[in-house]
Amino acid sequence: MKLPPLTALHYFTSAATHLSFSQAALELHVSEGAISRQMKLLAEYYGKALFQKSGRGIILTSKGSLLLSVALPALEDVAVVSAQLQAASTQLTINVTTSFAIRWLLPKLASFERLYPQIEVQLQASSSAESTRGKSFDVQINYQLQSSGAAKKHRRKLLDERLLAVCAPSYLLEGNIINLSQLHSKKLLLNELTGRDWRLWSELLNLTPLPIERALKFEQDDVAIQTAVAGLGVALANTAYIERELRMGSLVPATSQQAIVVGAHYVNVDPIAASSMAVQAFVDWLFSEVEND
Amino acid sequence: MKLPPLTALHYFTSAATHLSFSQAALELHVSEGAISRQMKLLAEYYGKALFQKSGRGIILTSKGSLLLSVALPALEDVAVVSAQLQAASTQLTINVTTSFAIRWLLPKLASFERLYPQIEVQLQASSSAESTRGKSFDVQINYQLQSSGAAKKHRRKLLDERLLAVCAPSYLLEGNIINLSQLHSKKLLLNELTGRDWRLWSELLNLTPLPIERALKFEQDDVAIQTAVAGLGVALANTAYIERELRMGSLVPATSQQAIVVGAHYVNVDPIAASSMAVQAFVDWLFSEVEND
DNA sequence: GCTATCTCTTTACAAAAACTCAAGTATAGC
DNA sequence: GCTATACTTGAGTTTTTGTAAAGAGATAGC
Repeated sequence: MKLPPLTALHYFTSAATHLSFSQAALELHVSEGAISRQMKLLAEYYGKALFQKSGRGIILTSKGSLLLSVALPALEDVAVVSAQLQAASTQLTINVTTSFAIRWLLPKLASFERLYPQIEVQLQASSSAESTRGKSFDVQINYQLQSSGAAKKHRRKLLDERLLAVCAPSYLLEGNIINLSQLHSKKLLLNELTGRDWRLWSELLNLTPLPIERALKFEQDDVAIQTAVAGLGVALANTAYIERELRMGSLVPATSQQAIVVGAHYVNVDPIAASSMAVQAFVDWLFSEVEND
Repeated sequence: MKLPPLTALHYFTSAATHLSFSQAALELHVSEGAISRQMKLLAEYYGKALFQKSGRGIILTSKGSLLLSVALPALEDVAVVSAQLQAASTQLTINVTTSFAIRWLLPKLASFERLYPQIEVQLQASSSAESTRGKSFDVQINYQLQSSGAAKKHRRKLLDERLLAVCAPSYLLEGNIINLSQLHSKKLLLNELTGRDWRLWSELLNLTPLPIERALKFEQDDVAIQTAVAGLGVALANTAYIERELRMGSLVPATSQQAIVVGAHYVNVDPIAASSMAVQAFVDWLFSEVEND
């Protein structure tokens, strides 16, 4: 299938329907010269004049009308489905870590669905990278330690991971916060089997190694947090995950140490999906939720 | 009318019908990478994947098939008229000087029409530039003094203007050719009212001015040549115009001076018409005729 | 299970196409 | 003749597109 220069053909349909290069230039947001050049290109491609000067303006030659009669409906058809394809962005696939889903996204997601009832959200919460292998998501939110580099087009920092040692008020002896050196004697609640967060946190504070092996270990932040609320020990939690508990007093800072930034959650948008309305709406909503916090 | 990137759409129809980027690359004579990039571009334009990997190959997504179902027929329609427009090159408009037409082109034109009976030649012979003002011709052959520059794409030298002083054999006294210094006493035949050629010629030879005012003046080369054949004087003719007469002996060199190049005939092809089959055939024929001389 | 192979993707760079501004040409109407 | 309108063209710049080569994912055959 041999096709003429298609951009030239597009310009041609505009110039031919207006019978004016300058009008076409206006419509297509390019200079008059651009139209003139493309029309010349097309005429040379065919070896025939498509337009003819008529006084001040132009008229179509017979070849020109023949071409227009086919090219215009053809391109209009394309424009119609194109518009459909661009508009039909009602599905949205999202991948996040389980903890982020439970403690942050799910509680807020109802507000998004209220705003955009027509968008069908498919959420996959996964703790490991394995379960997402081979699959592709419009939006993915993941956690990374180092805040590497500036925000890129398809990767933006959503919120910092600010770790704070917390416990139930009842866990504090006579309401006194725990001295950092006393932490060794407390029951630590691990939100990861490896105790990575506690280890990282204590290293950043230059504490002597904490008794990780004696801690209670959970697979998810949520369970560790619930256990802390129950007054069974000290958890190290992302402040963004325990906003409500802090506000309501069911959790309080266990020590005088303020929250430490150890990493961040990043939003990754699939470049293919980036121009979709649904994706843009969701990402905008995400960041507005962060701002409202 | 908002259209997607049309080249990408073209590549898409090929990739989608073959369900293979590499096949499409072969068909379109570009690299695989080019296809891949254009397909990515198109997917990002729509915000949706058009293809999906399926094992070793690819399959269309639902969006992809929708797009293909419209884009393919649309582009095929365009391809069909395009082919029609390119093929329909049966008309050919030519503009030449009257003398060139009478003495060179017309006698040979029959051979062209025998070769390409389907091509409809419209010849306009004009002596002045005024009659061609505002009109456009596929091919124009004109005369110019200085051979300025090399052959350009749309302007090629057809043949040199080689001026030779000739007369009928009977005009020579006792068969002796005329000495250049004796030309003053001969009857000169001017092929232009101004006598420009004789003047130019005598200047190039450093002759004392010739008695232009006593000469017989004609408007066209042809008449001057016919008059020379009739034995009424000495004409200065383009050798290409009097080939037959020289061969048959009805005209002979009047002096010992060989033909002098004073200019040339150039073929100008309208850039718009240059790609037309008819124009290409005609120009090729023109140059082959020159070579045969 | 390992390797060879097929196919799409990506990166860095090169080539080509398209665009713009501004000056140029042509026509129409006062 | 002068001015306003429109298309054209030249020169330079920007943008797009293409290429080559290395890479990554997946299958098929040994």
